[in-house]
Amino acid sequence: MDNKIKILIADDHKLIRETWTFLLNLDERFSVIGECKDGNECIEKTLQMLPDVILMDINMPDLNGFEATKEIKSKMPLVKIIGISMHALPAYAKKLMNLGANGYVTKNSSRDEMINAIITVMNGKRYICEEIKEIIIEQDLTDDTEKINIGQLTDKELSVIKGIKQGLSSKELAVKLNVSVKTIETHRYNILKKLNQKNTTAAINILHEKGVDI
Amino acid sequence: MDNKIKILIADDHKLIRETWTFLLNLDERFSVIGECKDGNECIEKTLQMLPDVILMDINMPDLNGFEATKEIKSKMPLVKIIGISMHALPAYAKKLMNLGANGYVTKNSSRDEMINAIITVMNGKRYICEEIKEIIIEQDLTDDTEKINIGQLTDKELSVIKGIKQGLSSKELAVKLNVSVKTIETHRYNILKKLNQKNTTAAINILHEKGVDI
DNA sequence: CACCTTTTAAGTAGTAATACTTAGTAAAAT
DNA sequence: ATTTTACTAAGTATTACTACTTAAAAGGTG
Repeated sequence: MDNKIKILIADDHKLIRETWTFLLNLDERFSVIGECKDGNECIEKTLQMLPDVILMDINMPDLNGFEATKEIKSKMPLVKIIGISMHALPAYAKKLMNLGANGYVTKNSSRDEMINAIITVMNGKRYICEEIKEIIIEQDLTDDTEKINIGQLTDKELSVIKGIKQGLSSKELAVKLNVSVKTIETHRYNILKKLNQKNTTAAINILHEKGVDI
Repeated sequence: MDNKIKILIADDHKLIRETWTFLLNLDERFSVIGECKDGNECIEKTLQMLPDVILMDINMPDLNGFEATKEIKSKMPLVKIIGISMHALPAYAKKLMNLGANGYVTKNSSRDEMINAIITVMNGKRYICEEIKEIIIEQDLTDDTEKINIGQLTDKELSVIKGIKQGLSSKELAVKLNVSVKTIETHRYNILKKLNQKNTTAAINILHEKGVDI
C-alpha cells in the first residue's frame, strides 16, 4: 500500500467520481484514497489525507476548481493537481496551469490518458491532454481568423451571459451576483462589444454556433 | 354479529363480489351482509339492509356507481361509500368524492389496503388508495413543465422566434416578413404567453432544453 | 513602482422589448 | 351556420436593454 500513488478525486457528479475511482483502482500503481463533491470539501480532505495527486473537476458548486486549485497550491505546493473539465478550451487549461495546476485533461479522455497524466505529473512534468493540444495547434495554424473566442470573455462576463441565457434580467442578475444593475449593464455592453453583436440573443447564438458551451 | 362492520358489495362481476366477500369475511371485524350486481339493486338493498359501508364498483350496467352514489347519499348520507374501479384515474376519484363518496380504491389494491380503507372511512376520514395518490403526486410534480409545448406555436410565431434567435430586432423582422413592427410585437407577446416566459432569451433557451430545433 | 486587466458603478440618452387591450379579416373546424 | 384559430395591427404604458463616457479600487505582471 505504501508505494502506491495516493489519489483524491473531486467532482460534483457521483457517477463520475465512482467511475474514476473504479478505473484507477484497477491499476496496481494507484490507490484512490478519497472522493469529494466540491472545492471546499477538496481542500479539507487534501489537508487531512495528504494525497499525491488530486483529480480536480473545474465545474463544481460553491468553490470551483480554479479557486480550489489556487487555495490548495498556496498551502501545499507539492501536491500535484490535474484539472478535469468537459470543456475542451485551451483558455481554461492555460488559466488553471497559471494557478499552479500540473495538468489538464478533458472528460473525453481515456483511462490510459488519465494514467499517463498521473505518471507524468508525478515525474514532475506538466501534462496537457491530446484534445487540447490539437486545438492549440489548430488555432496556431489558423491563427487570427477566429475573432470570436471564449477567452475574450472574463469570468464575470461569462456568469452574466449564462444568466441572460437562462432568462434573467439585468435586475435579477444584479441581485444574484450581488452587484448593481449598472455593473450588469456594463458587463452586457462589454460582452456585445467583444463579440461584436447587437443584442445578447445574437451573442448567445454566436457562442453556440462556435461550439462554446455556456 | 352486532358489533361487526356491515358491508354491502356492489359489482357486476360475480367472481369479484365473491372474492371480496371471502377476503373480507376472513377478518373478524367485518361482515359482508349482501351483494348486488348493479346500481339499482344497490340502492334497494342499502335501504333494506342498512349497511355501514358500501363497496361500490363504478362500472356497472343500468345505473353506474356515480349515479348510485349520488342517489344513496341523498337518501342516507351517513352510510360510507368506497368507490372501486379498475381505472387508476384521479379524475374518477375526484368526481366520485364530489358526489359524496368517502373513499376510492382501484382493483389493483391489496386486501390490506381495502381493509385499511374501510377502517379509515368508518373513522370518519376519507381514503384514497396509494396508486391514485402516486399518480396525483406525479402529475403535480410534472405539472408546469408540461405547459410548455412546441405545438402551441404557430408557423408565424416559429418564424419570428427563429429570427429573434439570429439576433434580429422587431424592426428587422418586420421588414423581413413584410408586416408591421406592431404585428411582430404581438407575435412576441403571444410566444412569451404560450411558453410562459418573461423574455425571448428564456423562451429560446426553454425550446432548446426541450430539444426543439428552431 | 508603474502598467494592465478586471470588476465595480455612476451619468446620460436613445432604442427596443414587454404587457396588456381591442379589433378586423380570412380560413378552418365544429 | 356558428365558433374557433391565425394573422394582422393599432393604442398605451412601463420596463429593459443598448450605447456610450468616465472613473475608482483590486489584482497580478514586468
